[in-house]
Amino acid sequence: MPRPTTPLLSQAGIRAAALEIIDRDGLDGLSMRKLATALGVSAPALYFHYPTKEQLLDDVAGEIMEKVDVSAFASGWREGLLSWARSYRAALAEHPNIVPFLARGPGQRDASLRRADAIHGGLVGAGWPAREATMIGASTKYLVVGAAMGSFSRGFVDDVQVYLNRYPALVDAHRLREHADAVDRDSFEFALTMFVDGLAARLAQARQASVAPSRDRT
Amino acid sequence: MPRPTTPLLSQAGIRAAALEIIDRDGLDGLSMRKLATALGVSAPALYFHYPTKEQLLDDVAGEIMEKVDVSAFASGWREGLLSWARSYRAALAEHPNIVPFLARGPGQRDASLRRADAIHGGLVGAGWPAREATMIGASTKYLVVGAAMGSFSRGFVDDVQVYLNRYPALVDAHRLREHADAVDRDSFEFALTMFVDGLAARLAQARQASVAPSRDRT
DNA sequence: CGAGAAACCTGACAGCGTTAGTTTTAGGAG
DNA sequence: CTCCTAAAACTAACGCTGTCAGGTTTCTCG
Repeated sequence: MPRPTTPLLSQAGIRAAALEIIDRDGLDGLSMRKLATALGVSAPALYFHYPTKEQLLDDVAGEIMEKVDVSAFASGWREGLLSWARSYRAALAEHPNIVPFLARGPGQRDASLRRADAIHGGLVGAGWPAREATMIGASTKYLVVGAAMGSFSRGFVDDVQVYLNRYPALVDAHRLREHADAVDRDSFEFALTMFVDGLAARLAQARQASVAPSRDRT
Repeated sequence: MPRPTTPLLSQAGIRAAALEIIDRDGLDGLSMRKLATALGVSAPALYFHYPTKEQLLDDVAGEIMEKVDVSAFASGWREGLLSWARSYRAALAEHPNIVPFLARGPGQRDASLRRADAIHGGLVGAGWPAREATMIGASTKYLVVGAAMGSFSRGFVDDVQVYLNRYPALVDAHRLREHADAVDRDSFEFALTMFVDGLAARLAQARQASVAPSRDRT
C-alpha cells in the first residue's frame, strides 16, 4: 500500500521522533529502522525526506540550537555573554545525548554563522578588539561544550572505601554522585563567573592604559 | 597456521595500531577488521587480547592521559592548575580524533582518580575550600575538553571569513588550517588566563574578608 | 484522461562488533 | 621423551547497521 492518501512522514515529524529516541536510548540507540518503526513506516521511507542519517542529526542539532539566545548583547557585553552561555548550556543539558554528535560534523550551518556574527558584533560594539572578541566567543563555547560533555561529577564511583584508602583528598567526592547535576550546574556557573570577572578586569585595565598610555611601573 | 611460534599480538601493539588508525582515519575509521588487517591478523584474534572494542578504546584513551601532568601543584595552585590544563590540552590536541570518545566514558579508571585526587589535594592545600576546589577542577576540565573538541572547525568560523577577505589569494586549506589551529590555541590560553585571573581575585578577596570580616563598604 | 512525479513498499548489499568452534603450537608434568 | 592442557591464532557465521534499487500505488497537473 505505497503512496498513502495523506503523507505519513514529514521532516519535522521525523526530527521529533528521532530526538525522542535519542533522549530515551542515547545516540547509539537511534537506528534508522527503529526510527522508522516508531513512525509506523519502513526504514528506506525516511530517505525520501532525509538523504542521510547525518543530515537528519544535523537538523535535529540545529533545532536544539534554535533555543540559544544571542539577543542580550543590547544590554551590554556582560549580559549578552552570560545570557548566551546560559541558554546555550541549557539547550545542551536538555538533550545531553546529542552532544557527542556535535563533536563531529562541520556544522557550520547558516544559523550557526548568524549567531557567531551576533556575538562577535555584540562584543566589538562594546569595545572589545576584534581579535579578542573572537577569542572570547571561542572561550565561552569551550566552557559550554566542555560542561555539556564533561559531566565531571559522573566520573566518580560510589564506593567510599576506594577513596578512604587510596585517594585521601577525595573522601567527600563520593557524595558528588548524588547531586551530580547540581554540581555540574554550579561548576559551570562558577567557571562562567570567574571567566567574565577576568574579562571585566582586563577590559578595565585596557581602558585605563589607553587613557594614560605607556607608563609602566608607576 | 594458528598459534604461531612467537605471539603476533600484544595489548601495547594493538593499542599503538589502533591509535594510528584513529589519528589517520578518524574514530569512525577504526574497525576491528581494519585494525586486524593492519596487524596482519584476523579480526577475532583481537578479542583474545581485548574483550571489546570499547575496552580497547578505553585503554588507548588512558595511555594518552598518561602524559597529563599534575605534579606542579607543589609550586602553587596557580602553577599546578596551569600546568595541568596545558598538558591536558596538549595531550588531547595531539590526538583530536579520540576526543569524541571521551565524551562517553566516565573515565573512572584508577589513573584518572589518582589525577583527580592530586588536583583536589593541591587546591585545598593552597587554601581553597573543598567545594570550590571541586568546581575549579570541573571548570578547568570543561575548558580543556571544550577546547579539544575543536571549536574552530565546529563553530566560530567568522574569523575564517575575515581571513579569506583579507587574503583572497590564499584560499589554501593548509594555511587556513594553520590559522585555525593558532586561533584555537590562543583562545584556549586566553580563556585559561581569564579564568585563573578571576580565581586569583576571588581568593585574594576571600582572604581579605577573613582578616577583616563583615565589613562591607569601607 | 493520461503522464509523471510523489511517497511509500520489499529485498538486498556491504560492513560492523562479536561469538562459536576448530586448529596448531608452546610449555610444563610424569 | 611423551602427553596434556592452555594459548593464540584461524574460518564461519549471526544479527545489526546505513543505504541503494526497483516495484507499486496514488496524487497532481496539463
